[in-house]
Amino acid sequence: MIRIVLAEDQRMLLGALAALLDLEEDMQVVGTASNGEDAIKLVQLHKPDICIMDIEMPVKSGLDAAEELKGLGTKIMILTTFSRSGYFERALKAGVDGYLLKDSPSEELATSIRSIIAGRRIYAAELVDEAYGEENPLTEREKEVLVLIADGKNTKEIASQLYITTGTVRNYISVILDKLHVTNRIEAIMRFKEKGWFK
Amino acid sequence: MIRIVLAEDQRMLLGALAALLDLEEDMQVVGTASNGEDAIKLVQLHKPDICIMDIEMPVKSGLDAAEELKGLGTKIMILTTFSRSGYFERALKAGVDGYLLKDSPSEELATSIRSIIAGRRIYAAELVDEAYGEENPLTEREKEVLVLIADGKNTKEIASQLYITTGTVRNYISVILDKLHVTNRIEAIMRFKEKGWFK
DNA sequence: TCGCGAGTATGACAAATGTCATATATAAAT
DNA sequence: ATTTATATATGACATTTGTCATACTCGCGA
Repeated sequence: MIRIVLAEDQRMLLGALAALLDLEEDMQVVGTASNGEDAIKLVQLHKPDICIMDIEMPVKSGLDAAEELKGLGTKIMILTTFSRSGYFERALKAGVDGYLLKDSPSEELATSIRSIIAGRRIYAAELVDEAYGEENPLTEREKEVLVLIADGKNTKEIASQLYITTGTVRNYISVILDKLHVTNRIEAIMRFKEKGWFK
Repeated sequence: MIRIVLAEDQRMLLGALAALLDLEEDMQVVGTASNGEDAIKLVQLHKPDICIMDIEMPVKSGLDAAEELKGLGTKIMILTTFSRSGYFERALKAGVDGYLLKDSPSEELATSIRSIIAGRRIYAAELVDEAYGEENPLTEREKEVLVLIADGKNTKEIASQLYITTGTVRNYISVILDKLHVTNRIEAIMRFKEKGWFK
């Protein structure tokens, strides 16, 4: 019997997935969580065979949780909407055993789980292709600036928050626009988001 | 027996919900679609008791589909992530019989379906409160401009696309910022999105 | 230790953005 | 018929944003 812990912040999906997996006679959902923090506790408590996690969850993200749970016997599988390569790379580094997209047909879930339990690693094909495709070209400081821009802050606010001059901030932005091949702040935010480079 | 058509573009959720509902002895999923167009066809074909739809789907949105399906005997229930009041208001106008959030626990789904079949209307409580809370204060023209801004376009591009001068575009933006109580384009986009006023 | 590249920082300058006063058209209210 | 309100449109002006040349530091390899 494959013992499973599920972590997913969208309650409807959480419940529906639990129902779906419980239908399989070789599987049993032993715990469900709706944030990364609770997921960690449940895994430590129940020592399931596998933990299936979303990425974007409150309190602690699925990737954070995956990194913390590395080393325990429990296999980790990420189940998320995002085909952002940034997330996928980080998941690989965290040593997750599977990465499936919520766009995949539901039948694939049980199949993938069995494969992972059998020792294989399952990654959504769409991701493997584009994976190490593009590195985030921004430096730490530049990222810091872009995050503040995306937060709606203007140059002056950013400058005072980072204790640098407005000239410097504007220069960083200029470099950011250049590196991302765009021409204004709004496009920079769009591009950075679509690449999955935020956070 | 309650006959159900499901429409949801996220395959995993679509399959899981079907499994969940098929577990109820008084319910039967007679068709599933992953876009609004197919959902309409399935409803016309099967004449189910109720059709449960997501909003953001390819080809045709759930709200578009709901508007087209008005009048047929089939009850319509929206099941979506978005608690945006804009969506909710449009759904009410389309005469949907239920509006549930994906954040709600999965048990509520079957319960809500039975209530709707019994003739009641079920709306997520969170929404009813904030519903007619705020009207979108922008005029058509202003919305048009803001959509282009959110698309990353600059003043000159917007001006030439709308056949007005850059001065006019900048004035619209100034009015938009004022109406939304923000001070730059990026904040305007954020605010408009969080209110669910796009589209 | 010299040079090279990368990251950080600045200010001068040019271009884009935001503000404001103003004008016209149109529809509703008096 | 006249006032009032609203949407649309424009240009002058001030501020903010984006570009570019430049400078300093640090670590790395020659």
